[in-house]
Amino acid sequence: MATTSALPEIQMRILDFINRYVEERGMPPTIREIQQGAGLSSTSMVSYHLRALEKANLLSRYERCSRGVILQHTARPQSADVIAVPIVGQIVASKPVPTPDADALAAPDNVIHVARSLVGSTKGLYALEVRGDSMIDALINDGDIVIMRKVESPTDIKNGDLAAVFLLDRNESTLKRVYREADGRRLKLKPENPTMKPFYVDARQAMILGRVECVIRRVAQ
Amino acid sequence: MATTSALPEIQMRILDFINRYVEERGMPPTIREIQQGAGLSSTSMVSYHLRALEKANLLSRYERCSRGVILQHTARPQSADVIAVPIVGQIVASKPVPTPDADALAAPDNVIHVARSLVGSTKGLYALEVRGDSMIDALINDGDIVIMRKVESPTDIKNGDLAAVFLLDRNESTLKRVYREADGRRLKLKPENPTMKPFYVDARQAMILGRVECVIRRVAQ
DNA sequence: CTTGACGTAGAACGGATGTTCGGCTATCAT
DNA sequence: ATGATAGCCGAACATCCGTTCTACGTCAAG
Repeated sequence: MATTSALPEIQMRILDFINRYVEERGMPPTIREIQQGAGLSSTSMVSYHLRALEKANLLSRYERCSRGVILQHTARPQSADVIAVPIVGQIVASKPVPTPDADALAAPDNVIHVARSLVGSTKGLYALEVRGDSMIDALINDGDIVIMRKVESPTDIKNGDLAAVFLLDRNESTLKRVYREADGRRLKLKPENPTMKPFYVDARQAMILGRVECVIRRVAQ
Repeated sequence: MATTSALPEIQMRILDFINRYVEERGMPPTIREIQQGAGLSSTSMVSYHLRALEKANLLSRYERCSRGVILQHTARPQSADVIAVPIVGQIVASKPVPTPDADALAAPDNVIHVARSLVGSTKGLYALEVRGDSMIDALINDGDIVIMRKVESPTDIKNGDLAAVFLLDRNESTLKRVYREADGRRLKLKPENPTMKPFYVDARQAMILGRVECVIRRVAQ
């Protein structure tokens, strides 16, 4: 039967590694690269399993040929794509963090491209440019790009998420890790900088405006 | 000029041969196969023209890598704008920043995908994962991914570049902006955190190990 | 003519690479 | 027990391969 004999886990790994390698580098790997990448202990093991995989018709080989391992199926459903995230505004401490409205998303005159693998779903994604040094305590620099995901309801934010928070009483925006206290009346806001102490705010005085998914800093050159 | 200079006929043949070869065999040819297939008289000729083609941005090469000739338009058929950067190690303060050797690049079991628009050329790119809080003063957190570019010679680093520096006298690694003093004997190292003062080191006591191109922080979710 | 840039040849070097072989362990039917 | 089979490991080997170096030739600019 064709399908019954389960492929040994190690051979799965080999197949998977070759797949990834070809995808990423545009050419097949060498025996030794397979050895390392798939966690084999010696090249003879690779030879051994490659023979088995060839017999199982899962790949073909050019004998005595470097990088002569060709996968039988070139199919590669995983879409490693680029997402264009609109930069809808800037974060400054003194104003609420902008959230994207229809207009902003409709006319993204400025976008940042990120690999889909970095952010997963595109749903509700937008980006903000940080202005000023006010986010230093979140280890975010002037000029950094923060990739955010829209928060529809407060429950979208889980304990420990890094979120953009506007503090009504102080009239300032900040990026902090958010933890709900047990009584639900206070929020603990924890700076990213581990040398700084967390502090507490009244939950009604804090507006959570979005979750931070990713920070990207392009170093000036 | 970009478009005007006509490609020498021989380089056309090389390109054409590589195209056909990849099409038919599913992997790039070796230098010697190109030599025969495109009718070159020696391997050094192939080397020579390949260099020219690479400069013309018509193909890219993995150096010292068998069959390491990748046509630019074949390289990533679906995701031409995503680059897979191998994560070759970790930065810790107490050790020199790793630089990619052949082995590390050969086994990219761990990569980070970035949009090409973020980093420009792929040449010499590699990534490191930051371990520990030692890079806090460069506004880089535990777990951040730093995308680096290999430094072949110290002159690759220009004043103001953010670089990975290993301080021999203190036996520690750090990320700082590097400025050469006029007399060439000292380096000014400037932390990213604007609240911190720059300091000076003997140029001979500082090994520059790579330039930081980009910092990526995936916020835990 | 000289010079320098460009293209060409041939050969050699050092490292990478696929292959093979002897030996090892464990499982299992004989 | 015994042998067979499958899986595994390490080392060695002959070859392959990318690179580099020297030398030669051509041709246009100075």
